[in-house]
Amino acid sequence: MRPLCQNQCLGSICMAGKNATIHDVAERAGVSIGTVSAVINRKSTVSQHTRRKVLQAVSDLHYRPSAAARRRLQPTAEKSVGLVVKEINNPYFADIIIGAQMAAKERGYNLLVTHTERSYDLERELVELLVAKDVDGLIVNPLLDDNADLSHLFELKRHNIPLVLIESVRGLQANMVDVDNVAASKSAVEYLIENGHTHIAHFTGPKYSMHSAERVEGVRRAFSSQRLIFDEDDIVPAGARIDDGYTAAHHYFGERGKRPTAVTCYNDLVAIGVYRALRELGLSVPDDVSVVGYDDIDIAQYASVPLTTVRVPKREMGGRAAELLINSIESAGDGEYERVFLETELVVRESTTRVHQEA
Amino acid sequence: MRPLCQNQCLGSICMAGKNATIHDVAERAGVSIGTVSAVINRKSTVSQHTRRKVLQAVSDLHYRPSAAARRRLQPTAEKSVGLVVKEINNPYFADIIIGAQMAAKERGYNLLVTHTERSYDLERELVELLVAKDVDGLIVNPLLDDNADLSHLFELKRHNIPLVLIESVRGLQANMVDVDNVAASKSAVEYLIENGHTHIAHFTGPKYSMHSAERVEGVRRAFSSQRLIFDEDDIVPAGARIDDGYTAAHHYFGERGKRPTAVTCYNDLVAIGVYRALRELGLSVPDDVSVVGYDDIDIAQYASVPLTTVRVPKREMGGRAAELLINSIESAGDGEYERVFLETELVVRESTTRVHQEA
DNA sequence: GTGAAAGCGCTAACAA
DNA sequence: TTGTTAGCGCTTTCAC
Repeated sequence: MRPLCQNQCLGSICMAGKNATIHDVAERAGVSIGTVSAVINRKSTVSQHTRRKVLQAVSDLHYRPSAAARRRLQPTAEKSVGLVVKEINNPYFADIIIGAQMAAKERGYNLLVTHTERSYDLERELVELLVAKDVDGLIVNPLLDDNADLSHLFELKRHNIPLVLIESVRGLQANMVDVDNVAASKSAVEYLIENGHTHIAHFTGPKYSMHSAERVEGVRRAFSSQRLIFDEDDIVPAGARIDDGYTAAHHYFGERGKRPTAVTCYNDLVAIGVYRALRELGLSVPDDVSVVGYDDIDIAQYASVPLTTVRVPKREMGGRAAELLINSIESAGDGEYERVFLETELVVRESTTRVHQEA
Repeated sequence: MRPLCQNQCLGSICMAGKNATIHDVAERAGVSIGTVSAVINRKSTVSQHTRRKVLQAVSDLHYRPSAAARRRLQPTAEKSVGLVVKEINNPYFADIIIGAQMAAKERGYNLLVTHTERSYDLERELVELLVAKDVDGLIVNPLLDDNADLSHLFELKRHNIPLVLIESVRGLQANMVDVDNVAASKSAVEYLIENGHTHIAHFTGPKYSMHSAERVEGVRRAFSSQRLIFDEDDIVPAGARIDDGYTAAHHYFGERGKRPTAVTCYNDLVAIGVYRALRELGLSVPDDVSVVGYDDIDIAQYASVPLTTVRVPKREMGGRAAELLINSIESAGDGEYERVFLETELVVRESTTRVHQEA
């Protein structure tokens, strides 16, 4: 009772919404579906003549076997986990990806990576895509949005799909791996204060980043615990990328003429951008301005002035996230949620110095 | 004729190889599979009591609906393409990914990224994984290996899965997007020669990279066309990363005491590594040594000495690859293979200078 | 409200 | 060598 051809093909362009199925091919080739299947799977039981007819039909119809359907019977189904990060062009995430990949591989899983590029809708869409692709679990680095609809994340629970968060989300109970950003940021600033700095600016990250909010909070706490006054103007919106730091620093040091003795940055990329702006303004690091980064990405130690920064164990974060996830997958995750906080470390290089006494 | 429970569950740990199916849940809850399906899909036709029983069984059995099976009927199947790159922690690839992602998105497709991290086996495995995940097409940045078994790539043809290559592979006919590396590398060296340099070294990329081989070839041609002698010792094996450049340069300039007036590098990362080694050896860029990179990644212009480099249109490459692929998907790809070569440009910044006449 | 049954695209026996 | 058929795990009518 099947129509002759489900698709309406016009020349080489297939007009149909539906793709050709094995039935269509069988029909066009005038053979049974079993035979088509045999050809597709390179069984040696098919005659040259029949094979040729089938291949012709396959090609005419642009037939593609549905991977979903064929996989079912092969219990060899590869294990995989999905990873959703915010930015792909950031060495910080590259390391997280590598850490996750290695740990997953170790356990026999492969990693599928997607990036949301700051779009909240995309985050939702990609999570759904990964679920549709039947990954065994998900690691998500969520966008921060106070009005956010978290339903795509809650949906995972309903489907019993294990989830590990990198960076926390308000209002969602889940496994998580992160560092204590407030504490790390606070101690970086305290280090500067101990070295005589009293006027310190902080270049913040993107609005959508929980980490950025936490790091700002750390700066605030460092000041208040040292009883120093703190000017809101010295919280400077920058972003996550090199040129964000560059632009923000030019504006801050140039147009607004501010002259703190030290600057802490959302991340190392921003710090590198700040470097260039300072160089262009004739200010030297660290003699005129001390600069502190965050993350300790590879290039931090390769900068003209090796960068003092907060080292985040990026690979370990990715690795732990993958392990947590896979444990959760394999134990069918009825345990409590785990929240893992990894250690950071202030790596002092040459971009910071004790403040000159002349003040 | 089904056994009572396909799985043997012990406490909370599921010992079975097979996962629970909708049948298992139905059985445990004492209802039909239709009812279970209704609960999973939040139909409002189920009584509180039944729903509760089902949910309990779902939870007991750690049941997860198979996405593959459920997707079949929903023709809303999201469109997606897979991307396989060699290294994820390289800004070059980050830009390619972003370009591909944007172009794909534009056409209604999402991108699934994987990285092979220099492993040939992994490349094969990931291609197979992506096919199993039913992506509509694949963009692959292949590892170079002369003994390589390309069957995983040929397999794609048999399954009518469109493929676009970034970087060519010997012996494989397929769509491709690339730049002319030989020409670009040649003209970079020629630029140096025009500026009086006669002793030039080249720091090569990884062995698995076709691009690296092509760039070396470009250097050779520049020399021979200028009738300059060329010492094989000045082809220095480095790699693709910052520390590869650093290590190689230390070895070359330090231990072996070579002193060319200019260096061209496989990529910008290597160049940045070379910068640091030169700095540590007390050599200045460009006064003692001119340095040329390749790719023009973001940090190139942010380096202490802004880097002269060959600009590769990375985003455009990713974008064109995605477009080619999607055209091929939607036209069911019976056209000829397309090979697209994009333009490069030598961007002269401050890391190169005319050679001092003192020689 | 719930169950039975058909069908999705495919593979793997097993007949013919 | 080829065709037929019984599933795979799920959703969706359509009776009961």
